[in-house]
Amino acid sequence: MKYIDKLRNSGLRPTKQRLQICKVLFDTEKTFHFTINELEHKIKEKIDNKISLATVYNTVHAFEKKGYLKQIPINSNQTYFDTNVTDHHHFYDLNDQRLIDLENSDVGPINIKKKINGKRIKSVEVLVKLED
Amino acid sequence: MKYIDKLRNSGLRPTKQRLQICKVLFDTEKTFHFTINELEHKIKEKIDNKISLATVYNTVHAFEKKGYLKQIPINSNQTYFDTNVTDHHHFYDLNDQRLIDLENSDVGPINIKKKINGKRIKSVEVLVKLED
DNA sequence: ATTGTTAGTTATAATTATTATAAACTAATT
DNA sequence: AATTAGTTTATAATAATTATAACTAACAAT
Repeated sequence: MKYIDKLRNSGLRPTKQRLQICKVLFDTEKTFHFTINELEHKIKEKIDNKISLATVYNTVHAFEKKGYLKQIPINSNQTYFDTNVTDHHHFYDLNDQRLIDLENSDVGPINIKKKINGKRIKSVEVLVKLED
Repeated sequence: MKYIDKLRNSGLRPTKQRLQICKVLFDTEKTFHFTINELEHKIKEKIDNKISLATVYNTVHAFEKKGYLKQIPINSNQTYFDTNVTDHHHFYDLNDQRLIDLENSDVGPINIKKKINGKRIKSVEVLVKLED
């Protein structure tokens, strides 16, 4: 019942749908990237009942707000999310339209020298575009 | 007639619309960021005749393909472009939804240690998210 | 200059991801 | 058990982008 506690602790009611989506997102060996579309298909494969598309959107956004998911900054017609919420970066293969993780250690420290008054850095993300 | 040559040299016919869009995009002191929407308004202000929205899309994409514009990788409902096509990075102010240039010298060298077989690096872009 | 060909422009329709709405439902609280 | 506040759901609305097809302009060759 780890997801029940996880949700309760962040002020989200542990509904049947959210728990099922948790299983699809977080009961995996490896973290992964997805679009809402892809997640919907994965849910259909793994779950018997139907979950409304609106609920998938709502849940993904709720989880993102709570820090259980991260949006990946990339220009695509669809929004990409990542179940890996640790500080890391991405390759984006322009030919295959595929995202590949880049560990922090694969990039080395990034030192942002410029400061903006009254603002603090929330995240530093590197996108490395690849081509053949 | 610098834009006529520029377009001809890259295999694009120097049409009236493209030349006018060139003026709006490149006849400026500083480089800038824009969405198609914002560009449309800028064109309306500066140009007497009307340019169709489809043409604005077509032209921006043609210029991007030729390397005269760059897409900025960011998650937004609208696609952001940059007239600064040199290698550089961005702050994104989450509160004001504003993009700010980060010169390469403000970030320092980025060393990508991981290699992907058969692929070469086309670009390395850093997005620094800011909040209050 | 005129003509034929190709590329570009245009208005509009189609597409598609995402968000809004409002009713029905469910989990937590009294 | 009744109340409430939060969630889910189907569906409609929105909005950015792309496709279509008719028209027009640029260019090359005569």
